[in-house]
Amino acid sequence: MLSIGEFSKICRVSTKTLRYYDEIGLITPDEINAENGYRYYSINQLKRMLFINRLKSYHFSLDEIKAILELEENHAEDQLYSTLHHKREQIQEKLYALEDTLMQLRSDMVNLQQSKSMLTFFDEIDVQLVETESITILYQRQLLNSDDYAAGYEKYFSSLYEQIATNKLTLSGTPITIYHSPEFNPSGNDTEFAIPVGEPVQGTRELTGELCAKSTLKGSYSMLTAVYAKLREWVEKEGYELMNSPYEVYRTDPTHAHSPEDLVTEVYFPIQKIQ
Amino acid sequence: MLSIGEFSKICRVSTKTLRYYDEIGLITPDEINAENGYRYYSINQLKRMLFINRLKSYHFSLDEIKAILELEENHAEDQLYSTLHHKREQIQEKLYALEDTLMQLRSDMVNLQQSKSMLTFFDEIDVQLVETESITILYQRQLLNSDDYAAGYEKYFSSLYEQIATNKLTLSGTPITIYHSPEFNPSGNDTEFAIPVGEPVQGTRELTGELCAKSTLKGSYSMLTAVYAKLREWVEKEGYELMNSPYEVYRTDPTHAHSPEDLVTEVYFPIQKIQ
DNA sequence: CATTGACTTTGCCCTTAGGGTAAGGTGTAT
DNA sequence: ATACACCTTACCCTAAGGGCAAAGTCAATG
Repeated sequence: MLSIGEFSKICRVSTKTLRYYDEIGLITPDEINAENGYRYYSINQLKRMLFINRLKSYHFSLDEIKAILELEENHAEDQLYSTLHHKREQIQEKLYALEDTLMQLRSDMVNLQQSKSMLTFFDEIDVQLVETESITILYQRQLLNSDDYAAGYEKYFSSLYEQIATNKLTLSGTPITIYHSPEFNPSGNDTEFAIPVGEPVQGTRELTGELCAKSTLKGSYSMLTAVYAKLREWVEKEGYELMNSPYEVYRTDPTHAHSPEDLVTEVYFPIQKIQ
Repeated sequence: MLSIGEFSKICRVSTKTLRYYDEIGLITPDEINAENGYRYYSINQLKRMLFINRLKSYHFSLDEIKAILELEENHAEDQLYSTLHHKREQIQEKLYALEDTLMQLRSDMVNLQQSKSMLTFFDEIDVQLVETESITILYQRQLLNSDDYAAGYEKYFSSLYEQIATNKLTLSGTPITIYHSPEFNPSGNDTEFAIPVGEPVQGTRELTGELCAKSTLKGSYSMLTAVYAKLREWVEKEGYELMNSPYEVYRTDPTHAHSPEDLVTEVYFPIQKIQ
């Protein structure tokens, strides 16, 4: 039997952590002295602790680890496998995101070296006044939170494409999302996914043509908020007001993994002069 | 002037977050109505908010962001640049770590598919009983916390190498670290960095030859804790006890960036039969 | 046997970056 | 005037422990 200090030393885990894990039931000492409450771990618990550490290194939360340990005990190998598979994809995504971040950081540093401001890109966003044409769109409107945006896009757009295929509609444009939420809310935004079609059938509506402020974004979506801000600023400065929900038109298909620099997105703000 | 809701909508930042940022002084509304406490943001604050969001995307903490914003106001461009540079290196490291994690995860999944346990590697660690020879080591003993291990290794070993060069000592082995801390402690461990040399001069000591349990680890250091655990287990099962601080001998130079699979590390536990 | 110092226990507060909810006060459009 | 959307502060919650304090306990030494 090993005292908590010895066990801590062997596993390279602090005693504080061991007490915490005991508290949440992740790994409880094989024996607890009833008189003084001293914790004693058996040498066999080493493996469990190592396993926990390994899972931690895979960025599982302690709750997840607890669940996995139960899977292990029940010899549910395939569930374990699929859990790992899922986590692997998450890590892969994190990795891509990090690479993207790194690219942007680099480009900001280049700007800075040329003694431009880091916010140069903001001033370089171009706003145009355009008059859009009415189009017919097949749509699906949904409340969705910011976490499943990426997943949501895929899901809803593919559902729409499916409808188009089964109903033999004519595709007449690239995907659009319309943001109806009046305020950004992390727990859920009222979002409409739409695809322009040729035929006004059930499930479609008119996206009416109107006066719009329009910006075109070339590159990663991380700049989108800047584009929105720019448009707002422009609208205010030019004496217009927003009349309708803003929307985005994806000129390049975001579901097909182009490299982010190739993405082209148009942002429209339906506006009107203030009297 | 924009109400908090409008500003929130434009920046895609929740009102909650805006109030929090106001509280910690990151971005305070240009105007606060004295009667009702309503916050009003000017359109010019948009840029600051965008900048904050950008820095957040670079994984700066809010405290760091606050400092950076002050740098910006003082036009300390070069300090800003070096801050970004530092963060870039951190992200780069994170990225490498994530890649390593991914590799390990993949290898665990392969094991699992061959219906081996994920802890197979633990059982496959080989322990040998060896009698070491006494050697003379040039050493430096330090308390250092787990975060600067990597940095510490480089620093202390290069300092030792420097001593060897200036004093014209004979190099007679590969680097060694000796772990004196009786317990793993996240805030600091008593670690000795050493390099075997030919001459017993000032700053050297004898690493006495003795009976040791020894394991050789081929591959990434993330397995080290498992090796330690294995050795402990072996020592206990075979009826030995640890007599002295364990140490690691780096057969391949860790400072030169080999790919992790090429690393070879020997771990020694000085032991003695229990009477 | 007594003492010392190392070890262990519990308990409480602190961390990041906000989210959730409640209770109550405002603003504006009908 | 009323309804409803919007705003305010206040309080509690998160994950994974770290830090510190007060008090009890163990093993080795004198």
